Amino acid sequence: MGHVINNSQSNNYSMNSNIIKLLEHNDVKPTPMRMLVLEQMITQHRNLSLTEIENLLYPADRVTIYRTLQTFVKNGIAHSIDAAGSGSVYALCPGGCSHEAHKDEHPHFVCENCKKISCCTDFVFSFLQKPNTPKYVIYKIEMTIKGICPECTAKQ
Amino acid sequence: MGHVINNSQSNNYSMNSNIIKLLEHNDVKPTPMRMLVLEQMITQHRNLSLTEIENLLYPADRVTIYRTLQTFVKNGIAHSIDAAGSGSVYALCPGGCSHEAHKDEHPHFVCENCKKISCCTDFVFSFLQKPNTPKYVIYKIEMTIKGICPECTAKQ
DNA sequence: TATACGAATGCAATAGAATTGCAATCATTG
DNA sequence: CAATGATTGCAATTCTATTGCATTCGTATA
Repeated sequence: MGHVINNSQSNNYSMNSNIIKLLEHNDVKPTPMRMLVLEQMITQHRNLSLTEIENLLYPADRVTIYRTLQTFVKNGIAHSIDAAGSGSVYALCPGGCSHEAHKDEHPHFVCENCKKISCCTDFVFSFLQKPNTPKYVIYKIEMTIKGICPECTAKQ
Repeated sequence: MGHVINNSQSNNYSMNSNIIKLLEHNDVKPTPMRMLVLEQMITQHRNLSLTEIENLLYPADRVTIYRTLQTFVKNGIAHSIDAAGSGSVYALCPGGCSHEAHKDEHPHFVCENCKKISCCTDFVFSFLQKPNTPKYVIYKIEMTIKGICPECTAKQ
């Protein structure tokens, strides 16, 4: 998918340039709203919920952000993570995310204290046995670990 | 209230007797409402959502069922399954479920067609590596597989 | 037996996320 | 410039989860 994002020292020019490239690569027209949402997802370095993005972009309209995220998911720019009982967050698709079935099959850790949802690729799961009956059609797999994150543990 | 539904082959006497035992064994007073909810969970042979139980027990009060289920969870009779983005269902705890931390760490399959949530113990997961940093405090793990179940696949 | 108290229940209401409908605006093309 | 489709903003709805409160029920006790 070839998006190269420089979210540290980059100036606005190259940042916007990268954002536009990423959108156009995925057949999404780079409108101001979409660029703003994508910029937040890139610069915040973490999974964001609709409400978090809404707050970051206040007073932008919530429903517009909602539909923008739907567009991102549909076009393979982001995927949504349904953290069991803890709402949804959105994450940028990694480069290798295939356009049709972009998945994110590592567990996610939901901190019940700070509510943040982080990817924990270091918690390695594996299928001993992928479902072998052809009758189950699998769209998506969600793995959610709930507890207290290291940051919150440290503060207590 | 007081409609007692017997949809299994057992007679009411032994069924009720077992239900009362199960409740009392877990320090829950066997009230009519609690017996009805528990009876449904036993006889339906599947995970039930609050709404499903509400419909089965119509016109019983939804909030009462809600609080009954909370009591069951608190007292180790049932556990709740948060199926990522697909609502919650309740399942009876197996015998070995420890009272304090009754868990249900096998994947659950959510059919996006019929919406039913079933346990799939035959889809074997394993931790290659349980999180080895002591800083993560883990309360609960949810694994949700979304797709189309064999029944719905067969109908299409 | 009458009373008192806590548990359980039923109803009303709220909170919050997800979702839809629709009208106004914007961008592009003929 | 007009027409068309995409995008946006606002209002409103739906659905689940949750709380508050008054009433009822069950039981222990005066």
